[in-house]
Amino acid sequence: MIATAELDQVLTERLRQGGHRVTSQRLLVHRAVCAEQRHLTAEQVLAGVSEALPSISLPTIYATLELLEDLGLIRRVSTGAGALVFESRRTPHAHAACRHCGRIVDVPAPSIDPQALQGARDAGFAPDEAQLIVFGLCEDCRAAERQPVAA
Amino acid sequence: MIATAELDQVLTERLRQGGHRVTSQRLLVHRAVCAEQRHLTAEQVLAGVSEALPSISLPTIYATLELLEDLGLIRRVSTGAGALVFESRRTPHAHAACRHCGRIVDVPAPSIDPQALQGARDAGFAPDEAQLIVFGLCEDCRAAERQPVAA
DNA sequence: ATGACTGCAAACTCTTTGCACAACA
DNA sequence: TGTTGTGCAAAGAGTTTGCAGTCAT
Repeated sequence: MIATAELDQVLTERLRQGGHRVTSQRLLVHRAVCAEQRHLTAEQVLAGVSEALPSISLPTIYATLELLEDLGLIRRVSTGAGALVFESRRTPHAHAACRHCGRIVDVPAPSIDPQALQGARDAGFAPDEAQLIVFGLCEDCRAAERQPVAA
Repeated sequence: MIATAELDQVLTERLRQGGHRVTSQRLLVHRAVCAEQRHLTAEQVLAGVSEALPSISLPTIYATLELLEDLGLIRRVSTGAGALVFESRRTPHAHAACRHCGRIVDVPAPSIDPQALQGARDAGFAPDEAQLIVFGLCEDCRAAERQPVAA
């Protein structure tokens, strides 16, 4: 866990570097995403930040998350089902996503496959990040499938 | 490229195994996705199939794509921007996605990282597939950024 | 014959956009 | 003071749902 003051300082620096303004909305959204170990949807970020800043709006959340992503501070993950989720850019890791309930968990992963990165370069891309998602059924959903309609 | 007759036969077999009915919509959607080397959105599949079956509808396309995915015949890819895309389940490969224009290209990739798979199992998941997406700017978008507003 | 599948229309969720006010620099 | 950023409302894209008629089995 990183101290709030430190988070704010990092963000302030990056914002100024890019010619962006430092606002309480940006500080709070950044804190909210980085404080959580989980992945948060935009709605969840809104809920978290609303406690401290009740007037904040969802479009601002989205705009801020996009900015933080551009600054390289957070990462966006899409499993293809349900809403996008956002997380702080910690150590590289993969995700496991449940096909049935959509649950997402972190999974330790060594690093990005160098062959895939090179392949992207060969295709003319300038890769700046990669995401690996493992799909399957989580424990709970497998149990539920074995005993359908427990009632 | 696989012959249409062979595609139809494989699908027919799988449908019967699962107690599903064999319909022309299903055969045509399957052919459309497998015939293309590209990734297709639901709209693009609709456009392709509409030539042969003008009455087919988008909800049927979605339902059919979901069924084909459940049968393990096709795969769904989500980059988090724009529509979902679908592709036939060919040899394992990764994708490169352009952050700016959303273009997706195939990238050869050896296999799924075994450590990530094991990590998913450790988390209680029963993994059945994985997808690796490399994000970055494609060649065209990099060129466009270097010469903004060519006019 | 009968139950699954389809097509239509509409609803729904998530995300983005346009514009007037507020607030950082 | 001059923009950039925010909040509101509304629109937009993509996907899903409900239902009546159709078709595979």
